Amino acid sequence: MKLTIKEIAKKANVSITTVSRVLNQNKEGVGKETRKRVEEVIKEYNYRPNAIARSMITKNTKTIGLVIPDIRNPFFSDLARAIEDIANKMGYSVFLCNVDNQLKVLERYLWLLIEKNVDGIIFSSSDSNLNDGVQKLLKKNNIPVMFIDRGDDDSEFNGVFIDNTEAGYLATSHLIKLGHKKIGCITGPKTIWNSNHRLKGYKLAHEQVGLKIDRNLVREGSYTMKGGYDAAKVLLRENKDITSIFALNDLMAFGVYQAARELNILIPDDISVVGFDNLSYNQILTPRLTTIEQPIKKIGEVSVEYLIKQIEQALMIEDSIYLKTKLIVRDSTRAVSKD
Amino acid sequence: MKLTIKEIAKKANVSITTVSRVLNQNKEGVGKETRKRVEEVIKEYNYRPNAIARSMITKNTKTIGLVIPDIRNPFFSDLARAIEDIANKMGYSVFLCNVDNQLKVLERYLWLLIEKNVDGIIFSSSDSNLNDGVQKLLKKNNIPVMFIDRGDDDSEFNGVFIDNTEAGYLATSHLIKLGHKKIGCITGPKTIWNSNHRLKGYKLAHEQVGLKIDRNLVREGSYTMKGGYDAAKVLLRENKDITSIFALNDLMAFGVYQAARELNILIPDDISVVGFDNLSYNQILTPRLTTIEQPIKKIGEVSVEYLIKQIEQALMIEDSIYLKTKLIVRDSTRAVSKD
DNA sequence: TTGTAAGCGTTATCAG
DNA sequence: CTGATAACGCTTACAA
Repeated sequence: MKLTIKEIAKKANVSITTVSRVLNQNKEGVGKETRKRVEEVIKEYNYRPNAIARSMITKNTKTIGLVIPDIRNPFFSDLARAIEDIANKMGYSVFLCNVDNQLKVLERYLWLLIEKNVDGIIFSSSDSNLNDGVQKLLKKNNIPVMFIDRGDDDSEFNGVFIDNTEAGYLATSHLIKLGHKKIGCITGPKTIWNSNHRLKGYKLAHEQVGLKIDRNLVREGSYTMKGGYDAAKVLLRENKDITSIFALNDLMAFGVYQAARELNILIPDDISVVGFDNLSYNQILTPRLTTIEQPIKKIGEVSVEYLIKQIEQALMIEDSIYLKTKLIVRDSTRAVSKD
Repeated sequence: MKLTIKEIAKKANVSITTVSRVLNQNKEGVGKETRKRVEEVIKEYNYRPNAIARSMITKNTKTIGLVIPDIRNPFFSDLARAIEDIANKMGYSVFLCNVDNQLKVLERYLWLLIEKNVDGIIFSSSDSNLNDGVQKLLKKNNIPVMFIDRGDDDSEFNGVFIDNTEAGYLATSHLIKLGHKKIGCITGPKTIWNSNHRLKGYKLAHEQVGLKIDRNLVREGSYTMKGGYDAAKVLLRENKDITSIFALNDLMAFGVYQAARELNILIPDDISVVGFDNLSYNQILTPRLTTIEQPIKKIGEVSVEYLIKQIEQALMIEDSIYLKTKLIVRDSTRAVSKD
């Protein structure tokens, strides 16, 4: 059915070794005449070597696994695109794995990736709940892994992240400088590392200026539009004196916009809003959202580069890499009116 | 390094054949005692068979390729998620391939997928320009393919789509019924099948009521937010009497919103807008967008099911499948004021 | 420069 | 019920 190296060899009147040689080495080892003949046959029959068979002996599949919570989250689709692009450029294909932060699903996928002999894994779903078993599994199977976006304070694996605490601090300070004293905060799930760190930054900014943190102003929002919406509704309803909200990702900020609209609360007149991520869909928001910009593309690229370094040169990175974030001030925040 | 069937066999004091048997057949062929012993060893050492080696002989990889223009487009990330979910449920992994409608990239990927011996391909990037070569390539390599979303009028391959003409007709008729006579249309790239069909529906609706189509009211918009924005700017500037715009996807409708905002044109007071796709991000649009709903999840599921049927039972579907769409009327359209 | 042959980790065939 | 052994399509010593 499908052409094999054997048949090509026969057609070119050489051994399969010779065919293999012209397939793999570009320079030496094959006579000029022979090479030409073989190349012609290959071209004529449009022969492609079977990567599976090759993997059997080379022990690498030129394949990596990408494990994320959900590709529909634009943060992750941006990330996936960057990762896929650079991986492909470096000769790797990527398996997409959506795991939704579900341990069962995650484990299933990990086993699958191990069975399929991926050369490495880029991993962004570390929920502190499920991290432990997963890390052991990965470690035991001795498979290169890069964590991204969502890490773990005491992980043995490295990755590429941003300084979430700093970024959370930055965003909150911006609001404080504008005179806000009642700053709501909508967090991601409590089990997610980066949410906790962003919240830490929020607290730090308060402490630094001696502002007390009102427990009622902090609500969990699940990192989804709906979660942001629900949390904002409660926040706005139960805290009449609230003047601003810091949503720990843009998706939830979208939800805040929806809630505000329904409650006839104006942004930024009645309430200031800060997001986190700087997703491209922010463009359609009115007013334009003040947010923290993450270098998503860069995170993807760097993680793949280091993963492949790890794979091909057995070169581990010493420490995790932290990329820079930036506060982007737009129209959703303004100084609190003094009255 | 990694455990093999051979070592498991030795540890359990049986032949590799026996191990293979307990690995694959759940019922018969192995004695109760033996089976138990083997299973224990497998469990103890956490052994997983090497899928690559298995593929060598079974001739299937339990892997499919997903070829799309860009995962960052929320339409495609929704689709990808649905496809990945159901594929995984059916035991398949998916390779993500972003091809951006670029022939060179597409061909590279196709070769890669062929080399990696994917069992089938789900394909959504058929640009009429590049279709021909691709189809031959696929045909020659005798690999099951399902087209989705973007088809081709004279393709030999089948797929799962929607009736774009009908949907375009539906949307346009809605506007016409509201009294609109100057209806702008922002299309996707001219080479894309579904855009052409949606436009056909737009024209049909006009013809049916004897409305002339003003050539200036139709502009190409590249299916992106930016494309919609640019086209809307021109459309709104050059046609002072325009009362509505039909954007052939939601992403471009987002752009229309932006353009309108900048030009201080109110939706729906000054201009009605209809989109296409019903993306979940529509929720953050003010006013809420009237649009055509596509059964994205269903498209993904059906395509995978049929692809796998094709793979496992060599069962080709006779004809392409067309799923139902629905017009969802929200707040971005209103009757044209008579003055 | 070229070819022979071993082997990668499985499954499948065929005996026992 | 169990086990040798031959594939699968390639790469890689090692020989010629």
